[in-house]
Amino acid sequence: MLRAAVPGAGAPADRRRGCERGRKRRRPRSGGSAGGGGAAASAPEPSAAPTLEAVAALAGVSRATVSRVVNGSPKVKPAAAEAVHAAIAELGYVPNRAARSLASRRTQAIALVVPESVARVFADPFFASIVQGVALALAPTDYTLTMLIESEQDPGKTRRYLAGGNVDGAIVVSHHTGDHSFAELNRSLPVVFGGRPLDASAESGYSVDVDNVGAAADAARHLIARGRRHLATIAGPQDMPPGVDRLAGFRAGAGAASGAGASAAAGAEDAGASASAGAAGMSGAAVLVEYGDFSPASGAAAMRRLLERGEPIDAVFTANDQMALGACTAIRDAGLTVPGDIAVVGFDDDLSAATASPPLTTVHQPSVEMGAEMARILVRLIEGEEVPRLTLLPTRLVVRASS
Amino acid sequence: MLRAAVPGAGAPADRRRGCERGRKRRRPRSGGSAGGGGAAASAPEPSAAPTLEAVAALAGVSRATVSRVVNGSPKVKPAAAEAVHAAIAELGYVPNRAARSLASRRTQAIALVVPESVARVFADPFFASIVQGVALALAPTDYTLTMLIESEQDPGKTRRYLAGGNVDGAIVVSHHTGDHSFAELNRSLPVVFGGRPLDASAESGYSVDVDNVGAAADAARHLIARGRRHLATIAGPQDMPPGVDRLAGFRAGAGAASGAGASAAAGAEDAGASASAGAAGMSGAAVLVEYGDFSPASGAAAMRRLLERGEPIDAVFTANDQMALGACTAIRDAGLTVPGDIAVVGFDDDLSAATASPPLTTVHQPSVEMGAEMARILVRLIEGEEVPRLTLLPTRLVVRASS
DNA sequence: TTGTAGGCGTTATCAC
DNA sequence: GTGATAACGCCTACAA
Repeated sequence: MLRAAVPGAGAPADRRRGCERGRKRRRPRSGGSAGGGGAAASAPEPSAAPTLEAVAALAGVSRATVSRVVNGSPKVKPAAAEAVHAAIAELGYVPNRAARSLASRRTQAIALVVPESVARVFADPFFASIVQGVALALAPTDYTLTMLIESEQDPGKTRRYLAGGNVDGAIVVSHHTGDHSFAELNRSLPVVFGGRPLDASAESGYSVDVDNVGAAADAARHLIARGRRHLATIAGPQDMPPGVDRLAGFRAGAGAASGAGASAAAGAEDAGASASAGAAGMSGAAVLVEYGDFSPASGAAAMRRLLERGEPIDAVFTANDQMALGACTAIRDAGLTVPGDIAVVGFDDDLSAATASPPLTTVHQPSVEMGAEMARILVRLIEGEEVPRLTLLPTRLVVRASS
Repeated sequence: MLRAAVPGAGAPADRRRGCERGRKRRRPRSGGSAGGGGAAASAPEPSAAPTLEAVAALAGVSRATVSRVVNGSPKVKPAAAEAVHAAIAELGYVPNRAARSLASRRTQAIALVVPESVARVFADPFFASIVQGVALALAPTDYTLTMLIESEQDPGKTRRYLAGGNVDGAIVVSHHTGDHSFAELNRSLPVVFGGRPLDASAESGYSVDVDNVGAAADAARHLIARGRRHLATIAGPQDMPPGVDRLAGFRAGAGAASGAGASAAAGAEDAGASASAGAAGMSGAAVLVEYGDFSPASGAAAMRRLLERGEPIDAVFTANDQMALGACTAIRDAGLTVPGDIAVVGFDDDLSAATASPPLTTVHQPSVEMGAEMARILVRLIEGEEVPRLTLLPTRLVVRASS
């Protein structure tokens, strides 16, 4: 008479034969301490979480039915469902994820992969926002978020983990770069990348990005609308999509706006010819270009190079805010003012943009939204829906005092 | 003769009887599409990850042995281990986490819990660093990091998840507050909190924090060493441990330093009497106190109130950097200079501190290290080790131009 | 040291 | 609709 309410309700009394899989409970797992008494133990045996079977017993139905109710199957008589729900509530039952995964071959887990190099960069706000967005979007779903830092020691570890069927899909954030070394994964697992892949080879997976080109063009138009005529830009590395796109967009915006609009500032420099760092200006009205590596120091250096060219400059667009900050410093060091002599527009709208002095006009990236969108897309992908290969999110020019 | 290399090597030919658990493969899971041919299918059946059994077959040993090797059991003959490793490598075997958890009753997963309110605050750099630290510390271990955002809609969800045995332990980060609403969890799961609990009730769990008191005292001593004699402070909310501790520490530091050192700036105001926002200074040499809520705006407002008191002030310590920024603004608005007229020292060393103008002298918190330490402590807790209830990490005063 | 076998908690396939 | 029951892939006491 021990074990009240354990066997399935109306279960046929004896089903032994061969396997005899009835509850037999092994459980003397926590080995150690011989002898019967027990002053030695430490943990008070957390009264083991109730299982689906316990719920079934209490509700007077079979495990199968409980499972159906838990998974929202439509084919369950209301009365039964009712009883099951009651039992679940009474017992505080919560399904065991491991068992569920094992049986269903789906983990309900999504991995967020980030290269260690990015993780080390102290608190990259852009990355933090992405994580936030992903987490927030996943919160209301049944998916769980597993953060994976790709170790540099053992690069294969992450790959193995992902390929090992431990998650249903993955989101890969490679800083602002086009590092899609995980592209291969795409064959064994749904993967969504943050940022446009550098090699636009069609089948390189799914990605979410902002419209860098359009945004940079907006920046150019804004400067021109503000009366600036001598545009310059501090571009990012040309082996990263954002670096390439923002430069191209800025040039396009400068060309189009000036053409359709006022007078000066003609078309952009020839793109091909200026693909190296030291590119000299070709015509007076061209957009002057220098390159940086997204760091404040590189921004300052690039600005100094621009000023040394001796050509007139009354506005500079930088590929990110950090370089804009450096540029501002260089401008002031040269005895000029922002935005009096030179207007400055950055990109990212990171934390320092608003509090910089002067507060920076910049292109705001919806980073949280990007994370959320990546999550949504991945979920749809996992559930077999059709989704676009590339999703572009809109940016917004935030006008502050620097322009 | 089909199925080469599937049955265990020297396995007794026929073990059927009763259960007959030999590989029978169910697997016609992906229902649908009748008919034999197949132009309808989409996914190419990812060639299912190899199982432990496959490894066993290839290595010519039993599953048990493979398991032992995988789990690093010492009792395995080198030769066997060798064979197993080779097989693992050849097959690219990676253990199935779900199955492992189910069988071993350990998930090898750690949850990082963060209240939605914190997650919404846009990219809190402090929080981001914590996550980073946790992730980096966990990377080399076999633990997986599961990010849990506590939904405000359904607060029970997270709790249920945690109590449901889906993780081996949890790390709770409640911003800088003393919100330990998860304290109860402590009974069913190892939990480590970030930040000192407000109620110092002994048994409230494990936590990692910085020495706010000592750090604030350092700040006071620094100011005094710099020749400042009229100290003021903008404290944080007194219902948050950091708010309380930084105020107490600053007072202590000011008192001790001035006592042992030079002349002016006597002991601190009476702590009890000044626990409300408008606390008026009591004696000329006391530390002037105003309160803010950690936002820049509140810092500016508090600074204005301090200035309006009409008492001499040549230095102000704020409970965080954001308020320091606000204070600087207020100081300049009053026609005074930083640090010329008033030196300013913040707390946190957040991203904006270094780039502020003037760059802010502030107390650096090892936030990444805090995250890492929390992770390490939790792992030790999970593995049954003895660990201190409270771990205090050292801070460091970063002297920049504002003081 | 190694193999055997039963069970971990769910899901899913079939009959009823 | 509902209930048996065989996996899911791995771990581990126990036997050898």
